[in-house]
Amino acid sequence: MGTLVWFRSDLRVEDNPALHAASQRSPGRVTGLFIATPRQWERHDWGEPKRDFVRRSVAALADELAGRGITLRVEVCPTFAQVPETLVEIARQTDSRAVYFNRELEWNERQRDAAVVRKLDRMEIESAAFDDQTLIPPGEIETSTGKPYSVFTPFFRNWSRRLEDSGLDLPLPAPEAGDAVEVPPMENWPDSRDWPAHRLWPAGPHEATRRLESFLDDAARRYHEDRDLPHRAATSTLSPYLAVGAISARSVLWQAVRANGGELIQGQPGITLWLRQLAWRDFYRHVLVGFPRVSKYRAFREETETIEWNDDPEALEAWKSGRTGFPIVDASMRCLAETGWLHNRLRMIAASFLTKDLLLDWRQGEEHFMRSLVDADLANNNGGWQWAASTGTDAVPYFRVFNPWTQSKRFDPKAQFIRRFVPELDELPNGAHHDPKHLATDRPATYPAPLVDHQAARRRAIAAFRDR
DNA sequence: AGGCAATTTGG
DNA sequence: CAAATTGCC
Repeated sequence: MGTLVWFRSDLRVEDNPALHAASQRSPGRVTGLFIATPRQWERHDWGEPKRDFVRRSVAALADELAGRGITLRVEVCPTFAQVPETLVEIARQTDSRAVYFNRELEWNERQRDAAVVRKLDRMEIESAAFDDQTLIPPGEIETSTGKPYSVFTPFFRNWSRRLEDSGLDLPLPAPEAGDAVEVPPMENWPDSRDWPAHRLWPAGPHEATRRLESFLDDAARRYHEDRDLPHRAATSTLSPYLAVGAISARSVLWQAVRANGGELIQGQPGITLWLRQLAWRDFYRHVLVGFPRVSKYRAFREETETIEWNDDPEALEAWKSGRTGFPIVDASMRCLAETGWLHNRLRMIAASFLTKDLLLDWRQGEEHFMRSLVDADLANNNGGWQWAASTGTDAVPYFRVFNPWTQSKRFDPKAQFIRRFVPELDELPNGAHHDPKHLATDRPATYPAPLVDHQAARRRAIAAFRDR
């Protein structure tokens, strides 16, 4: 009897637990399925970059599967509500008596999967769910009082000890090559036009592996020194690939540990620090499962729900379009719009500016990032925003307000990043891009004056948090 | 994964 | 008197 593998954010054949198990159970009788849910994606603020990247990643997956004799069916449901019915129908059409999938962790996704499993049970179709989203599944590590961690450092200690003690699992092999099948055209996909920046982000597992290997061969050795300098290519740029599951976190960990002489928390300082970022990814996923309110437009720190945010659509629009008059913020926001991606240091600066300097609700920033990022991922994006806004787990204390001028001077001293994305400031001398006094007297007419005075805005933000 | 300014330190 | 340290937001 056949087995249906339902792909979601695990768009790969290597190290895919559900696909691997299905291939063991039903050799030669596996069918793949991906269900596009355009109205659900809209509700989840998936923008064009993310939707385009998923479409191309699904196409790459279909090719990979076809070479292994597995057909990938692509279906469309408006929302998750129609998914159980569709799954049962496809299982019937493909003569599949079981549906295998890798768990997703977001609230709506978990509700959807529970409804799917109930429906499959009623129809006497077997189902099996596998852990794939994290290196240690949520719930498997907890504080000494049995609660999910809400502070990163103790989480990291436990997480790394667990991984070191258990040893790393070898990534699972892809199903063996079989008689190739034809790849059906994805004619029913909801969007057809290409996102303008799609060439910056080739989809598929080969590109993911290429980025990982080239990073580990080179930039990873300097990661601890260069990672905060956005004009250097110091980071892996793997985030979009991890978000859609074009590569698994296990494979990434495996290769990074190997490049680090087998060490997880010792060895080369660059790789070690980078491995810590994988722990942040697990941490925010554990938080999402342990504290579902964070994904329901609620703050982790409930006392911050009474903060009186500004209602200022014009300031929000200036921030989104990169016209705040703060060069580092504007360069960041234009980079995000043009490329679908932003260096993490710049995400922090842009987020601190929105929530503290403009005192705008972090949810407005979170939504804009989700809509703009090619790596859009609820757990990481929400975690990052609530960190910057001081509303989250292990967040920056409210009185720690980034000074955008200082951040700019420290991390883009020669304005190489700023000049690239704010060309009207290209001619300014070094130093001027971080100096409000200089900009006040010597600023091109086309570039806006600063939206706020940082010192005054800082005092206002601290007062708003203190007096909530 | 801060910033700021008062205070102390050290040449 | 500049640099490091401290206390506070």
